[in-house]
Amino acid sequence: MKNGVGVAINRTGATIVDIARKLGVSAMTVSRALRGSQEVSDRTRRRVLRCAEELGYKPNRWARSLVTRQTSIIGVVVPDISHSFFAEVTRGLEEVVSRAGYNVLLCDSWLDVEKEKAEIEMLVSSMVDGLVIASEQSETSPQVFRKLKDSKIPFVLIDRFFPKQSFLAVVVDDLEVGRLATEHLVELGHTRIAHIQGPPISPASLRHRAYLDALRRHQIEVNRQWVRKGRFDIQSGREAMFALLGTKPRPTAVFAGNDPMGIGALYACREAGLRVPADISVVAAGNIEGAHHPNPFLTTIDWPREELGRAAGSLLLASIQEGSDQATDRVKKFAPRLLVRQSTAPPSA
Amino acid sequence: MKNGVGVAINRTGATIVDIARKLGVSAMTVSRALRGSQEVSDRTRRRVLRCAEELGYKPNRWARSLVTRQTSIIGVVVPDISHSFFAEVTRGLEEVVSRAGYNVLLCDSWLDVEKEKAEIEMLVSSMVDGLVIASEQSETSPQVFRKLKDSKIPFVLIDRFFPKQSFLAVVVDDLEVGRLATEHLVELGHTRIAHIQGPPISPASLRHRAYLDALRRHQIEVNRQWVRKGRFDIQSGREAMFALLGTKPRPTAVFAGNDPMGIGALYACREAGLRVPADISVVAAGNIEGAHHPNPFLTTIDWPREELGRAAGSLLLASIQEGSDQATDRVKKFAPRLLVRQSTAPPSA
DNA sequence: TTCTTCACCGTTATCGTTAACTATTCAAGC
DNA sequence: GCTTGAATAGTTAACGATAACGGTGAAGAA
Repeated sequence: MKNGVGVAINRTGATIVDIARKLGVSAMTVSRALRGSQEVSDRTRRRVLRCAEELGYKPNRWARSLVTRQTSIIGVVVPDISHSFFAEVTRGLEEVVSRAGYNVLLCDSWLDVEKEKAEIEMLVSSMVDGLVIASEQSETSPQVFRKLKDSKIPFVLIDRFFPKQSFLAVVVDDLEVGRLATEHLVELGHTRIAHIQGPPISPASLRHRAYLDALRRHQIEVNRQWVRKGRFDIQSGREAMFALLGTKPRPTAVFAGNDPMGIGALYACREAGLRVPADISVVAAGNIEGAHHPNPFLTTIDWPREELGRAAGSLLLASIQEGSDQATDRVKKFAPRLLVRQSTAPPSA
Repeated sequence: MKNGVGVAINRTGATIVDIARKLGVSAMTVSRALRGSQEVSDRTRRRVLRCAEELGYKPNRWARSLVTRQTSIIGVVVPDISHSFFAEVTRGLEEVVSRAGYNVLLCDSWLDVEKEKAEIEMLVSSMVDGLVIASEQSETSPQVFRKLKDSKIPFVLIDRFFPKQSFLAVVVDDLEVGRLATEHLVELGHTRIAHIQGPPISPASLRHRAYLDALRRHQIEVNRQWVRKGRFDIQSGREAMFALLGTKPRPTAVFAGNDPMGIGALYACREAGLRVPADISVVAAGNIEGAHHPNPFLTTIDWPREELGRAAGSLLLASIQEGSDQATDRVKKFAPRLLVRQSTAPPSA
């Protein structure tokens, strides 16, 4: 009879029926009282609340989900949670949605497009109330997201922009990223400026476009030899840099599409016996942990990451409340800023 | 009538009853067929499977949970998912459990003990099938976990060790961390060896203990002035280092309890005009991203992080299958290794 | 023939909760 | 006294699935 009193952690706890029986009322009344409905008297509500407390009652969220068709769960799909960008975005997101009573079901797609697709379908069939997707899908497929839109589950994309599609999204202003980086080099006096481009996803493409735009705007020669492709990792940045060092004339400055490639570029320079920034300047983008103290400190472009996650959360919550079809066109764009450190300087001579 | 055919993504899809009606069988038969029970004829099973396919049927996992009392969800609680250690552990964990058909419900406690407790309770009352907890709880409370154990939900602790408690856990061998770091300095010839200790959680305590043990084993003076407390962040490492530099005689080498504090120590040395490693050696622990290229590259202790997560997943899955009470005493310990880089050298003169 | 057994499938109840409707009470208004 | 209508509470039927048990028919054993 002293069962359950004071037990906060309890798997198969009391149900509303238990409370109802003990109080001699119906389960419906208990349900109403617990949800704070106006249709129960204050006296009854107090009795129910007190009894629930005594029995250590915790509502069964799945039973509730079954009938309300809401789960209070937000599905999150990222290509790699161990990447600081996604980890920080996820953190900001979790902060916002958990405050609103939602939980995060996390899926790591391991950069695998098939796994990503399976995870999205799983989340949909799990009836999550909303989705946040940092997709690894490159140019292939707005169609996946169009299909998702048909399911009427609100979703927000992270850092992917599909022209002509009206998806909710939170993105970095990547044109501005490219502009800031390139113009920083231009302002230092460089005219032979190379670019290490990332894989075919929107951030990389936009940064590349802004690089070209900036050069043209300043009437600086665009040399196709000075654009090399990388895969957003250190190794490919190193390789691309070696390729650039083999061109002649060789560039005096490089804009690397992200920090790992920038670090790879620094490695290549060191191996080639070049001093940074005396012989060559390097600017990258991302401000990853560790870019504070490479040798030399990498000049880079920064943007708020947890803030992106928080914005994604807010956007999603708003979309959930408004009932799916409203606000269906909003893209929240975040401004990057330049962090001048030690890997850039005016050209020598 | 052509409703649903070929629609892969669909929130309110067909139910087993729909399939049953269409085929003129009972819902039970459909349920059995879909689960691959032996109690249906091959012919019926094929018809059901085919029809399910056509209707784009996806089982409602919450309805199933309600009756099976299993959710296929693993709850994960970390103090800070944006910290690379927890992010990588989570990744390894997700890999293992998702392969077994489980999903990860992620909670970030934001280093807040109260939030952490609330999250654990929420997860328990959500009837997750298992829990993985990287607790921020310091010396306060094995009791939280004892209570959790009463709930019969299997759980695994990450990198926290409670002496005399039999919890499942996956830990770094922190005594070995402390030993490797300290003996590395001893072997270089140092005798004036300081330690920047972390907050009162088991990794920090164990590293500290191993530091003391190693000194005694080598008959090296233990100077209480040379042990300072930090908070596992850069700033506190910097402050602790300044304090150490103020002692006399002053130490020729420092073992920082983790990498951020080690980086803080490097900053302090630079500000004090000391050269590392010429004037003073620094070894840390953690091998965080960015410790590859501080200036100078930080000598540190490394351990496998995703591997820890995978081990936690395996341990948890095993515990779930065995039915809670088995294997209730296992702690899986991972060996660290020394990464000698550029911040340590023999003492000068 | 009759009984047993097995393969297959259906019925009913249940998991814990809420939606939608139905009752009851009591006070106000005619 | 009768109607009206809040306020409060109860009843019934879902939500979508599975557990437990019951039934049926055919093959084989007695």
